[in-house]
Amino acid sequence: MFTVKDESELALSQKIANTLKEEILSGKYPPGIRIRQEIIAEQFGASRSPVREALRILEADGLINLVAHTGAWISHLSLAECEEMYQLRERIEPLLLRLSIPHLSSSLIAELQELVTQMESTVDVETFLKLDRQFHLLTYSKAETVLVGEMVHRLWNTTQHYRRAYSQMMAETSFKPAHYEHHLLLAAIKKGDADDAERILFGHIRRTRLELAQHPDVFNS
Amino acid sequence: MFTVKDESELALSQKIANTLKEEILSGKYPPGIRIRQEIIAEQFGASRSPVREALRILEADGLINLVAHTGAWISHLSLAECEEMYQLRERIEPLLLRLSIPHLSSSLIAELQELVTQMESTVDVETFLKLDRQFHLLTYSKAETVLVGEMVHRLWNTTQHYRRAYSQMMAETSFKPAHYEHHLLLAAIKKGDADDAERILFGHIRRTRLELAQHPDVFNS
DNA sequence: TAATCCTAGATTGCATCCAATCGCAAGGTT
DNA sequence: AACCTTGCGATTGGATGCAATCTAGGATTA
Repeated sequence: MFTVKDESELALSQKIANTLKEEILSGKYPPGIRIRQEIIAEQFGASRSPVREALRILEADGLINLVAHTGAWISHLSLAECEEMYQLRERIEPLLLRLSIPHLSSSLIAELQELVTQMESTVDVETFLKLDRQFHLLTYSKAETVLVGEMVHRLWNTTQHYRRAYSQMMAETSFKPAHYEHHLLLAAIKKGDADDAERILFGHIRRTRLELAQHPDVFNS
Repeated sequence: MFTVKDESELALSQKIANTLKEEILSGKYPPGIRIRQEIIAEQFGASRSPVREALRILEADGLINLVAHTGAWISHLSLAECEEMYQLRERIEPLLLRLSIPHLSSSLIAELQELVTQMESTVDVETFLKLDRQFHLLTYSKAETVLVGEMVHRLWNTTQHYRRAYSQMMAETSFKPAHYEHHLLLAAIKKGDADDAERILFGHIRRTRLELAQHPDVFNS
């Protein structure tokens, strides 16, 4: 998984979809905003045909909503939907981790250790977000799956905005619990203890869900 | 969930996608076969534009695979991929069931009872398949979710072919374990015992996965 | 004044045409 | 004989034009 074809040999619609995806995840297009086909086409110097297919792809990724004859909007989750996605993550990500753990090399584990250290030493929210994403997805990277991996990626994508809002909020208090859990997770991974790793990861995601549920104001913007 | 717009007001691409989906699930197009845009367009009396968008939708549903400049094929799963999907189902469907149980009315539970009875009294594989699908999806039907429900539907869709092959195979031996599990599941649902229902459902799906894994010949056609 | 209807502009959906790419078979080379 | 190359037919991808539909604003009426 995570293997991508050389960009140059991809269809234009796929390239547009990839670029748009990054832009959406980076926060360039905030949730709820409308997307017009012609404007996107103009930006890429293309016609609307590949843009329309790109929008279909993004819809499948859960990043936008399409309504016939009306348009496309950046998805925005309600608190209830966000909790739903976190509950999904609680169930699926431990499975993906279990499937990955047996194939993690010692050099990769060293990378994980490095990421944990870097996360503890940063105060910048964007940096933390990026490192956190790298850390978790790296723990999953050796799972020999297609579907589960894709599904987890999708879940991370669609909750990205809210993870950002949550992190900015928590930055004022503390990331300590997250750091502790990362240490525990890494220890379980080092031991190759999949059961323990599953439990810790479940708790990690669940804690985030419960904290997010206590700050519904994040979803009013 | 399960609410669909009036067909007549849907975009043509969506209508084509819906029809094709049913045809694929019914077995009209077997796994691995190729789909040519022009032929589909001809069948619907439309141009290739909406067909191409329909194919994107089906790809998102996991029913077909698209390769740039090459074509579209009906998805076919390897044994490993099928096991992966079943492992996903083991984790997700119990969650969906949990979210649905509190909202199940007594009349709906009576329907479930009726389906269990009908399943026991049929010997026809296609009928059993249909009833089994109805039964399980009905137990999920009151979950107030969007994403989890969609995901489960997708999993059922993509494994449909193999559930059929499995059922035809098992028909010669016995469906008894499945029937026992259905009874247990129904009892737990009647009691409103979500924990127990989750456990039984997990075991139900897991047993199927393990039995399927013992018949890899299903995947060589 | 507020609600409703209606028209104009904008935007999406679909059809058609042309270009790009792929697969396969025939021919040539080693 | 096996392998590589090349060219043609088939198929998909993209651009453009037009039709269908939606949204917004103003005029009309109760």
